[in-house]
Amino acid sequence: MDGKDGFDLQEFLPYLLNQAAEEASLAFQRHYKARYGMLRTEWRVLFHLGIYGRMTAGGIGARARMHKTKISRAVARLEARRFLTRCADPADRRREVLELTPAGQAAYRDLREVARDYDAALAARFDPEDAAALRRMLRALAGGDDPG
Amino acid sequence: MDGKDGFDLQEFLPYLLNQAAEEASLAFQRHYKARYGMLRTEWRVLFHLGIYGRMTAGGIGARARMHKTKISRAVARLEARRFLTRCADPADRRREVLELTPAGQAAYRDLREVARDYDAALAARFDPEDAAALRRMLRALAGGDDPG
DNA sequence: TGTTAACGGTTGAATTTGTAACTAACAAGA
DNA sequence: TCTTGTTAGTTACAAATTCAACCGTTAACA
Repeated sequence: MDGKDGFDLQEFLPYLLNQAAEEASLAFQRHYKARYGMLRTEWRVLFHLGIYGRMTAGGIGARARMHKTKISRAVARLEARRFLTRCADPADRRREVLELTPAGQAAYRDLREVARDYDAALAARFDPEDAAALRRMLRALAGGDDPG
Repeated sequence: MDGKDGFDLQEFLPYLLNQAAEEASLAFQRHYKARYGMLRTEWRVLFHLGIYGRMTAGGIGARARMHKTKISRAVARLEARRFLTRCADPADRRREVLELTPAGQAAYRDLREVARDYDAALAARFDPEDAAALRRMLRALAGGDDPG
């Protein structure tokens, strides 16, 4: 399906990655949007806190590579919905330690199961070793080593 | 690096796909943004017309899975920069056939070479058969068969 | 024909994101 | 102490995207 000039957009990795990412995100989005009215930035923050426990906004940003304004707004919305609490760090009062409330933890656990099922469904489209190779290559493309 | 509860966000395919797509897009964006001040929607339209020749906005939308308002605005901007012309289809005056101007074709050919180089650089990170498998899996994940 | 529905595309308002400037708190050196 | 610089986070404003309503044209069909 390449064009008359021999360049095939459907094979161009950045394009292909975007199409695949959008498709995969959309299906998952239906869940967190329908159940909790969340945005993409919000479930990311929720998952970071659910997985790693107490973290600061900066810590989430470093791990998720999200700009701090996105996180600031996502945190504000999650706080308004009583999904998390903020607590100034007494050792450095610039920092705010974030933590999920019980309601936030419940939402996280719920969505985590959805995520597990969905991820399994996606991976099941391929041979196990292919799926593993896919994850490995995506990690390589995502670049920047884990800042943990 | 998974959390205390055993869910590893860094392995979750929708998340991983987004991280990889964002990273790959960003590097390519630097080129079309710096050289032509284009947005993502604009280079996509440009490439579709460069590759497939004359197309309508609807045709591009079907192929690229972009919403028609995005295309409408991208086309308007590309037209303002004299990169394409519109021409009402006499057989159906609702439709507008789009076509690159010589300037648009030059921009396309320029960016096409950048894209080729960049794609090759990305693929070179993996064994050839792995890169091919990656593309195949991404196509599968992108779903929706080519509406050509 | 006349009426109604569907299609291709545009526009305006609301939402979301990006960019830059900003506040407040800490840190280092004179 | 008094700068000066840096970091954590917020806010204001501009740019981009989404959503819904819209216009003109074509199709379906009584």
